[in-house]
Amino acid sequence: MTRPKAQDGFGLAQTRRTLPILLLRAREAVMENFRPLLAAHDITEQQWRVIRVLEEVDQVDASYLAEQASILAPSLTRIMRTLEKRGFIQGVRDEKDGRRTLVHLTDEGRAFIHKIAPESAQIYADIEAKIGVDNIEALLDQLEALLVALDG
Amino acid sequence: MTRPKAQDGFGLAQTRRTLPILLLRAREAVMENFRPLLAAHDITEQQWRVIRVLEEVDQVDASYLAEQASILAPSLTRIMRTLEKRGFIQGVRDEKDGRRTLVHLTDEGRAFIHKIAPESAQIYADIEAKIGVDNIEALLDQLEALLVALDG
DNA sequence: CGTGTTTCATTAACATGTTAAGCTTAATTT
DNA sequence: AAATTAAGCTTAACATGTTAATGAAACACG
Repeated sequence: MTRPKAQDGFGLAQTRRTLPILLLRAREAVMENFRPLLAAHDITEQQWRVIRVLEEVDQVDASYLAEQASILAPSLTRIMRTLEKRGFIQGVRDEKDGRRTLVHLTDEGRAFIHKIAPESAQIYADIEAKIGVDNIEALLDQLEALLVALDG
Repeated sequence: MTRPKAQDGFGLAQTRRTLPILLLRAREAVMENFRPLLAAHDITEQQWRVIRVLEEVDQVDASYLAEQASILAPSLTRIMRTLEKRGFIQGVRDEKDGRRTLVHLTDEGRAFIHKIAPESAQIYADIEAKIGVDNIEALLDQLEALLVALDG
């Protein structure tokens, strides 16, 4: 065994080297780079995720949107209210299925995301430069493998 | 290039394959396994992190505790209030530095964590079995490397 | 010694996470 | 078709995330 397993006396791994903590910290470290940009444009991380997903898919129902943006339904309800007030998105009742809400980006919303996209892409490029594109790709592959192993 | 970079027309990567989203989803997938246990004992994920850190270090000031548990100071203030009401922790003013609060686990808190530890360890072992210990170790290494690359 | 600055913690205000309950509309059953 | 069940979304209630402001204690230093 190349690396002894850091544990205390009763079976729990040291918190500093566990999946939950390290996944949380890694995400924090990444997001820290985006926060100034998002704050400068008065938008939250979750709101940004929502409009980015909408930019990719045109029009979708709220459930699919929530799933893609990794946001729970109750949160999405509130976020959509905020984004709709701001004029970035619009939700319309599905004619074919009265339970569903179809959501799409407005022109204003599309303009907003296109305005910010270059800076966001640049920040991501800087992160790639610091970590190394190959390392990131390997990491993304492993994360996807983890998802398959745990969900499937 | 072995894998084409999935992008839209204006520089942003597809949200489904980005660090922020995949780190978030991976963490979700992992935590889902612990939620039933935590709920059964009426404790939140963050509260659990706090008492686990305390179990490892005996007595520390609130700032260090917050850092170790990856919880922001304002959240920790509220969490400590909850855990103190429940009798699991105790906070005392530092005599040498009146600004600091020293926190330690009570006997009851220690008993609580030792009661739950075996189940928690078993859940983590099940996750290791599904993903593979070697894969997890590799992933943890990469996450730590990412933290070094972004923080340092 | 006193003033200005920094540090630690709390409070405030708003956004989101999380679970459970409720409401409306579809689909299913009989 | 009426009753039942399921699906999609919203509300409610509480916990935490997040930033800014505040208060108190320690520090720096002229």
